[in-house]
Amino acid sequence: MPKQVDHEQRRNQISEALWRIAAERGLEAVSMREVAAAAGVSIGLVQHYFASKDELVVHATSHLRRRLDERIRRGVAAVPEPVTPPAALRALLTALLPADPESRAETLVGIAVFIRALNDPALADRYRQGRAQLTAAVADLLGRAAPAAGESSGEEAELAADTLLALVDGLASDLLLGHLSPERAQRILDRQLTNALGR
Amino acid sequence: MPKQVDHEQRRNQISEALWRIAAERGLEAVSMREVAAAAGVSIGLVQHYFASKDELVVHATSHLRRRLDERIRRGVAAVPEPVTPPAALRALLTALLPADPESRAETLVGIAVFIRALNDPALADRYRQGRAQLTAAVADLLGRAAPAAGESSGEEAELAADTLLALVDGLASDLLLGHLSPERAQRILDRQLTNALGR
DNA sequence: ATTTTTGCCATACATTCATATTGTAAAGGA
DNA sequence: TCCTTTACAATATGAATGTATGGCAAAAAT
Repeated sequence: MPKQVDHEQRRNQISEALWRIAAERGLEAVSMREVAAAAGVSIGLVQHYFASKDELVVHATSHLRRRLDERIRRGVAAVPEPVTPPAALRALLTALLPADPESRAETLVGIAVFIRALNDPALADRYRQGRAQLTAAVADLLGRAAPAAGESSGEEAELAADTLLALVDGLASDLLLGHLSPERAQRILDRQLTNALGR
Repeated sequence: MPKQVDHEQRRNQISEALWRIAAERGLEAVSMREVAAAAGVSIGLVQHYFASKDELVVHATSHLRRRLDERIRRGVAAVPEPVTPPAALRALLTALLPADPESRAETLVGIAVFIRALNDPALADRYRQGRAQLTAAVADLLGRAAPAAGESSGEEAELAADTLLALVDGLASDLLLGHLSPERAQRILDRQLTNALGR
């Protein structure tokens, strides 16, 4: 056989070309041809690695999610010692806000995919799963930050986690739209955080 | 001339057909043909009332925004006497959450349009404008609910308004996705509200 | 050395798209 | 009565779409 190629790497490369198009001109502008052109390959190659456009979109979303996980991990890892739960929590949530052009593009594509998920039960399932995962992580950090006061503090932490994540979602939209500046969004988040951490 | 037709009504009727498609299968599935079929009219008729697809989409979004305003007005009007600022505020924000299938569809289309706005400066402008309008309304209600404490309480109210609206945005997404139940979303909103109203 | 398999390309195909064009019947004004 | 205007329909046009097909060169397997 020729060249001996890393399939997953090729797929990632094509998926990232899809993002570029989706970020610049929306998911609607995504076509096999456009993706191939953006990736600098032939349309036949794209077909070779993805049997259908649907398969391509599915892979691109999975890849997107992996990238988000990385971003979060990097953000948390960048917290200076000692890594207290509140600091880690702040880093996690901040990583969800689109700051640089790259994360902005990723968030943008994420929302576009979210819409598609709303009309695609399988995609929606994966989305909910990832969301629940995030909620659990945030709730865990909250629990460790503000040690169990009251009776059902787990219940409490989950509620606070859903609140924070919903807020971050909304902030992300406002950032993309340009309604809020990054500084203002961060300020809102920080304020809510100190609030959630029981003063 | 024939029939003597109310143009605006016809346009609304066509726009609503567009919503149905966008809500069921995404904005990508929206085509002149599909819209015409969904509205039960000929494609020529659609062309008669909208010179281009773009014009149709623009009108559909304006119409959508009008409907949202109505929903808010109805929600606030339904508040039992006496209409205190906190009660009005709660009604306003609650009206932004997708509850019934109709508002769910409208919210869904709203998000789809939001995405398009991110790649369409003119649309984005209109979006930001509407958003600022909402912020102002919320900030005003906040100001009247918790009378001017501290120095720059206007600044304060704006920050709280942006917080609340971002939260509601995120809650709406979670509702559409099915991550949160309507009751839970309302509970989160109420909690944040009592919090914002100075305790 | 021959045969398979693999990576990739070029092109073809049928469909769908937004839009342009042309036609027609109904209803007003003259 | 005639003539213009309006509401709407039918069909045409050319571009863009997803996918199928056939081929070809390179490398592994035999």
